[in-house]
Amino acid sequence: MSNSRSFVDERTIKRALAALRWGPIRFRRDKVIACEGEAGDYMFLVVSRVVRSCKTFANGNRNVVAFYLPGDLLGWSDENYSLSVEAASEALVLFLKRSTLMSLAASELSVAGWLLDATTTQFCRAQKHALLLSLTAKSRFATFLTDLMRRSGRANTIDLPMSHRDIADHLGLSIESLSRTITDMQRSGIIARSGRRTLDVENNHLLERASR
Amino acid sequence: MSNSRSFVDERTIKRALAALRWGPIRFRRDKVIACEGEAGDYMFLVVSRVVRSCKTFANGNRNVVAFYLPGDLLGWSDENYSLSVEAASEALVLFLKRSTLMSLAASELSVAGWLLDATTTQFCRAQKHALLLSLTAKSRFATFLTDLMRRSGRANTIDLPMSHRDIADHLGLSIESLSRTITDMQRSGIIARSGRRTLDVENNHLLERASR
DNA sequence: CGTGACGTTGAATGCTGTCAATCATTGTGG
DNA sequence: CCACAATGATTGACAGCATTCAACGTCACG
Repeated sequence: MSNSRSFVDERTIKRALAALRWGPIRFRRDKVIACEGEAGDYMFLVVSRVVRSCKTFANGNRNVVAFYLPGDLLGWSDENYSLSVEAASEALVLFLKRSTLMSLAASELSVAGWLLDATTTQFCRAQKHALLLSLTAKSRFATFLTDLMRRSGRANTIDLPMSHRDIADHLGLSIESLSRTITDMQRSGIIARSGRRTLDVENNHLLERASR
Repeated sequence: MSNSRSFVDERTIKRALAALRWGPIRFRRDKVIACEGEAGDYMFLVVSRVVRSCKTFANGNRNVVAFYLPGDLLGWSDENYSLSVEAASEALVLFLKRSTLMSLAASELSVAGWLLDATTTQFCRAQKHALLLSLTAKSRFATFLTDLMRRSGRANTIDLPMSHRDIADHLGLSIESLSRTITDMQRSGIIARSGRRTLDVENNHLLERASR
């Protein structure tokens, strides 16, 4: 889904990242990688599993703004000023010093292009997520599933790497509503549960119809 | 609210933009600037008033993903592949050919930095908008007001440049709910109407409290 | 085997949407 | 200049979807 701008050179980027990286560091589930309101000197490149960025409100409500899969870069300045970054499952994360990365971008065009690509992709993703939030519970979850399948490169089996709690907070639902939705889609023959955290898509066509 | 990266040079950018720009063109209210599903060869720089990007669903529902004020750049590749760009009020828009802009970014670091700034800002804005959508109607509108005041540089008087319809579709509410919310906040002494499309903030403290 | 975290299910409440009627404003044409 | 239509906004009644509260079931782990 990358925009593949002409001036993005993979090798140069990898070489550059190798120079300024710190880690990768392994985080246990629910461990905080960067706290809400922190300075934000670092950006994070997900290496394995899943990272979430979320906001917790005064009343205890939580909101998972986005999930980040391997290859995703996060921690854009004001982003992690207001959001906390946490491991949604066991996760490996690479730390990149922001200032170094930015000055590198100022001299290496390929790095600048890579950053632009990353922000653009995530901007579009955030907009789609906003669109998702005005759909029904069923449509939200169906869309979430298709998105996750596409991003993780799976075809029919989805190993949910995050908890129901996380998914519910991401889709703007209560865990009960999410649970009911899943049961409902199961009864409709759209999906089936094959493991504790594993879903099988039984009918791709129905799933697509449900996401509207 | 810009990130003011060191390599962003205003003069260079303005000079560069002057070379590749087309327009500015004036659009009447509700006129389509770029249609959903179009190729998207151009990006758009808002010069005056307001532009909206929105998605219309098969059932007739519409969703205003974002409003763009003067100085905002929009039309990031896959963004306007799925969204249409329209004038939310009388608007002046500058057209920038994407390919030219991108190759310019590949040679002019200041342009690349400017683009990165713009995407980052809008990415954060989109995330905040997603957060907004899981609040109550009152909180959504209160947040919208404070945001609009900050972005347009106003203190206590807000001249809503877009229709209630647009605002409702942006906040994920029906026009009726929006209307009720406004009346409610008026009765609470938070805001007052001074004109058909003008609101006065009577109590800033209450407004801030309402946005949670 | 008990404990705790997580998920499921049911009943009741509540916020928002829908439908419908009314009012206000703007614009149009005679 | 006024009557009229058209659009947009307001208000009320009612329905619906999701939340909340609560109880129960299930699984992992000590």
